[in-house]
Amino acid sequence: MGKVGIKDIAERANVSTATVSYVLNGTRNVKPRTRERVLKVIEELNYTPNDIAKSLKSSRTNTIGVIAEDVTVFNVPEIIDGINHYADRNDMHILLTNLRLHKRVGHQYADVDQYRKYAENAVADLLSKQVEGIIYIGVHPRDVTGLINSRGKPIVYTYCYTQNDLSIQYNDEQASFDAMNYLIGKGHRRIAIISGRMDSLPSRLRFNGFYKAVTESELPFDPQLIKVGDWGLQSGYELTQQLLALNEPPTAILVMNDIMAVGAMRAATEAGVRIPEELSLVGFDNREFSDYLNPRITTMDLPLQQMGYSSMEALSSLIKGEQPEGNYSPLCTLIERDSVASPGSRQTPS
Amino acid sequence: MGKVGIKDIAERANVSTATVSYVLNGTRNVKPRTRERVLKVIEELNYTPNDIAKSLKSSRTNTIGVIAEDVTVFNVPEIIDGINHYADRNDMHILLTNLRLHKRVGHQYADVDQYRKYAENAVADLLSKQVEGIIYIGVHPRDVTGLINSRGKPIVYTYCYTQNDLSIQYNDEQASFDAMNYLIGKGHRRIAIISGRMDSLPSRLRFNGFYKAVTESELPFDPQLIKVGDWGLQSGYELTQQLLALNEPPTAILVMNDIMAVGAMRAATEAGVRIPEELSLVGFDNREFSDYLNPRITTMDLPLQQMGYSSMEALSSLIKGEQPEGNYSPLCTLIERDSVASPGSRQTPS
DNA sequence: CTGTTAGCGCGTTCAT
DNA sequence: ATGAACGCGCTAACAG
Repeated sequence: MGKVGIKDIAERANVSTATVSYVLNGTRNVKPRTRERVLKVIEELNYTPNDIAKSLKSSRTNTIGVIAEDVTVFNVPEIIDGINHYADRNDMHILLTNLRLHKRVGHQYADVDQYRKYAENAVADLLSKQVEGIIYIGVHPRDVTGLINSRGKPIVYTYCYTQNDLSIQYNDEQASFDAMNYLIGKGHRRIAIISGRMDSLPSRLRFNGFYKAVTESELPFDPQLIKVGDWGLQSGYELTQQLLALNEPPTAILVMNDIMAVGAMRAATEAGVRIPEELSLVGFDNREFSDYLNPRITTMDLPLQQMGYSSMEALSSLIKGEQPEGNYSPLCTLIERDSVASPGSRQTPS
Repeated sequence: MGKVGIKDIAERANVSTATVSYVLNGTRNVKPRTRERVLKVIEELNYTPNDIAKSLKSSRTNTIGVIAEDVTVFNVPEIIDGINHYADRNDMHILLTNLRLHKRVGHQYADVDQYRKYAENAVADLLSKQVEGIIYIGVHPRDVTGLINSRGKPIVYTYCYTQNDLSIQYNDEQASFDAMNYLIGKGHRRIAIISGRMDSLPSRLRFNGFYKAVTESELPFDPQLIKVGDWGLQSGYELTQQLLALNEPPTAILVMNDIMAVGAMRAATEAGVRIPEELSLVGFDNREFSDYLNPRITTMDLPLQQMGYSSMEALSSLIKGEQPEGNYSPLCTLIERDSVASPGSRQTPS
């Protein structure tokens, strides 16, 4: 049972290979009788088409390359899932490359030169494999201009961006603006913010949203309510302690990720400040664990699936030579859980 | 700038395409002078090899197919990471297919017929693409015999198994045995267990480990200490309440996943039972959140990375026609954190 | 309209 | 170091 090919079929069915090809692809009319005969032989011989040979001639592979900086980072699987969803519907295939950035260079991803070589290799391999386009998934939104030269092949970035190419990134500013308005709608006016590191774009954009909400709703602007963390649990913990020690502490805190929110919860608990009765908390990222904490954290969910899907949509347009169009800045969604209440409220009547 | 091919190089360097090929692959000696000339032209023309054409002739693609039942399930990314690690070192490539099982059929994965069609399509596509082997990653360890016909291509299963093919699965029994001995070493003798659903193999294997430890250490065997949950938070919560209501409650509980352990913690907290002073808890899975809870959960870490890596090792052997050998039942590792103490201990001296 | 013949795509490799 | 056949399926040109 050596590989059965189109010519084996042809022979056994007493037709030419051309006819078999026409039957297989419906490229031309074939008399029903012959057609049936061919199909039967295909069945009998258990023929499996060889896309490699096909691709060589057609110079189409229906395959795109996905380069993920690190698949083990929480946001990546959902993005890949979105990519797969589109790929599935459009009969495309995914060649996955995992740069394993965290395992290789730790969190030093700010220094592009540390891993340029990995990225270049990945692209070279993918191009050799004749992918029709590339999607690059970052580990953290940042400018990766100059990291990759896709040699004219279409490329779309997501969860990061470049100055020259298309990138799909959720709307950070709107997200924190929405979160603030939710808090304001609950009656809060002294709202603190614990941001991530300020050298990160999401931090700045989310701060913009915060500031815009403060301004539009004419909240008292108090610099003491602005804290800059480093995304880590400990920083959320310490900064919350500082906020609680203020003469006039905030009634709510917008925390720029769920991990720091855990730290914030811990600080509050230790200080005997009850959440949400005495302090409300909104997190960011909708990490899985935020649903398991006590209280469950109200947080902004990132449209990861959609980012993957949109990336593929855009890439497909690019491959077809069309102008990509669509919503390339999908919105985050607030997940209401149990860490927010109106200020001064009591869940249990006294 | 149309695609530059081997013949463009040949022409520009005044050699035959054969020579270029020999230079490119080092398949044969080429006079250094010619060699240099060819290399220079390759550089100038920015030549990108075409692996498709190469594969057609060599009938080797250096590509394997990975079918994941659902990439968004917590264990999968690490497994894929392990696969990538091996692939990277051995210059292999990954064609990723995501069945998206949870999104398509929910948690009905027990009924294989629900998604046989998806799996079959995936395999057919992969075979057409001429992958040299397949790795199948399940969402939950179970028998998937008959789901897939790989038509003679090597296939390795992980995080699930079949009766006929090789599968890589961590050692469940040993894991719970180890966890028990850890607890016993801390001085516990009344140890309860909250298992997952009993129609799941891991549940049974882990129960075996529990039972073996009870027997070997001659612990009192009390059926009241055996509770069967359903992997969900709520069941961990309720079963722990039952355990705490016993006349003689356990001093420690082995919980078969971290999610139920969260429920257990919650029940203990509400009952005013302090962890770990009055009740010790060991979880399973080392989910990310188990490090963020308070107290942090001591839990068994699954060797996911290694499962991916070993799967690739085994598959590679199979592809080469060798007999695969190696450790195909890697061990779990206990992650000591803060949810276990000796019974009757006090962290704070009274 | 149906079926066949033969050349092609791109790189590899054997015989010269 | 080279010419040419080859891998496998597609498709233009041609024949009946």
